[in-house]
Amino acid sequence: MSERTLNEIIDQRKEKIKTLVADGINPYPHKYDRSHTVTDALDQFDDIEGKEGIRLAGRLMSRRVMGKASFANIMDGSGRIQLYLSREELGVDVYTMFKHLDIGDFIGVSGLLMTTRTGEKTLKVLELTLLSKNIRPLPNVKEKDGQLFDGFEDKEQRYRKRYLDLIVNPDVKETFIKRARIYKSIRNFFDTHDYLEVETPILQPLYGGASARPFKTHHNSLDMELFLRIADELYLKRLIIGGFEKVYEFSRNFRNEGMDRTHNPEFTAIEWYEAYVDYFFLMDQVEAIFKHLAHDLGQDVFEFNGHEIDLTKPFHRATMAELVQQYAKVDLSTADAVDLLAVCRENKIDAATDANYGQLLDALFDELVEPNLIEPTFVTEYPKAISPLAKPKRDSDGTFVERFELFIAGAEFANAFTELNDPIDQRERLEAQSALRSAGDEEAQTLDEDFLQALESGMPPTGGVGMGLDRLVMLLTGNRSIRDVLLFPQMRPESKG
RNA sequence: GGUCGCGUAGCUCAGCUGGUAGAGCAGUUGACUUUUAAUCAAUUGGUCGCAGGUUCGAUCCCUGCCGCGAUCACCA
Repeated sequence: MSERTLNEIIDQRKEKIKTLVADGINPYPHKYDRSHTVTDALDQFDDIEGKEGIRLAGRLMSRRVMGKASFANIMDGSGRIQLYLSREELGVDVYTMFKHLDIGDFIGVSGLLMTTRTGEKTLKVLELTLLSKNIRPLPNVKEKDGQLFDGFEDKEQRYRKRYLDLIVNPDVKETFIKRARIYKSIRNFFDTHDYLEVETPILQPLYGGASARPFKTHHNSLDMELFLRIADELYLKRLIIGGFEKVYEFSRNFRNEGMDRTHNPEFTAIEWYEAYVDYFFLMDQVEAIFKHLAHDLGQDVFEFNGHEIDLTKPFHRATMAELVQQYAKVDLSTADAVDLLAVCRENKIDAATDANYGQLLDALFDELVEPNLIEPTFVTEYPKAISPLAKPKRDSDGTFVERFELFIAGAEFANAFTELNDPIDQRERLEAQSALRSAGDEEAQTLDEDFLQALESGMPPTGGVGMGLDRLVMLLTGNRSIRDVLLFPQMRPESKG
């Protein structure tokens, strides 16, 4: 649409390139030696003010031409600085070339730092080099005192052309810098606790470790179907079996499900496993990681989903049954599946007539409890029926397993269990899942014979946690959409109607 | 997938109860040696998301489609 107009501008700029080349100017030179980044130069201003030979480079972001003198701003990866250019200092040819530059061009500038009449630290330019000519106009954003005018705000365009979003919307850059700091902080936590960072297959012959529909692909040489992993759990357990006692992996997972504000087809989770520990240990550890993150980010309180969350306060703990009893107002000491189904119906909660006790309890929890869990809360003791990889609760009748999920602001942040290491029990449970699949439940887990054989070789008592990283970044950066914390979120292809 | 909303110049937006479009910035040309959303003057630029329908006439009303957003459903 309106390609013609845009093409006119592009054609004009291509003409400019021809003119430059005719004048002996290379519009795309190979390098430029900087003496400072913009921010370094500004930080060291007092020491280097007035010295010649300060060499900066960056993208031209604005320009104010006043006859024989001009001001401009360039931006590099560290920040922005104002330039002062005069015909007298630069000479007619270079000054004229400057006047014909476009916003979006990269330039190298050499000169000296000075302060303007209005007190702004500025580079007086003595030499100017074109570093890369822009031919496609950038979104036109004006900026004053950090405030943006006429911004680049179309969400669709921002996601599709993230590079433009990053150029003109500084807070977007901040989000992804923070994301990297969060990763670094988590790595640091595990590395200092003697965990081994590992990589396991993304292409898997069978998918497991979670309940979700997979993406399928095909390997030509082997002529076999492969799946993109939905989780790395079963491979990390194989490593525990193999003798690594503490492992973690940042796992890009792929789930062939719906997309919305909190779901992207590919997302990142971190999973970690440690031999000889149980879920009580893991709860303390997860809480420690959140406090470690808050410390590293230098922030205690985070605003998320309209709530203020203080991560330094102790996290709550309650069993799923206690919470359902409290919020659904049902006496679980006497209630059976029939009673729970009745409560579901009373609350207009969708539940299959043949759903079992565990599934019904989970349904009630999802609907009536989850949205109320604002303060960080560990929910413990999940029904075995919905936890095929978790170990039954010790000293109990086996209805519940040793599992917890962490909820903050009504959203789930971590899922962990004392891992099931009884190979006979595990086989039975996966066979039951397999039966559910045969009955049409596409999200029931697969029976991974190789994994079961691994378990039969013996896995020590083990605790494991999975934590969604994207959601964590949303919490810690105050973003309400997963697309705002993914550099390149999945989008539908653009088409012309 | 359901419901609601949105889609007009490169960007941000106007456009009345239907009469085939405007502004600011960006671009182009000119003026200007301390500006900073620079200013001043002139000027280029549009298949109004796409396709149908109603109408003498549609950016506007109707239907379908495409894309985005919100929400619900689904989703360890």
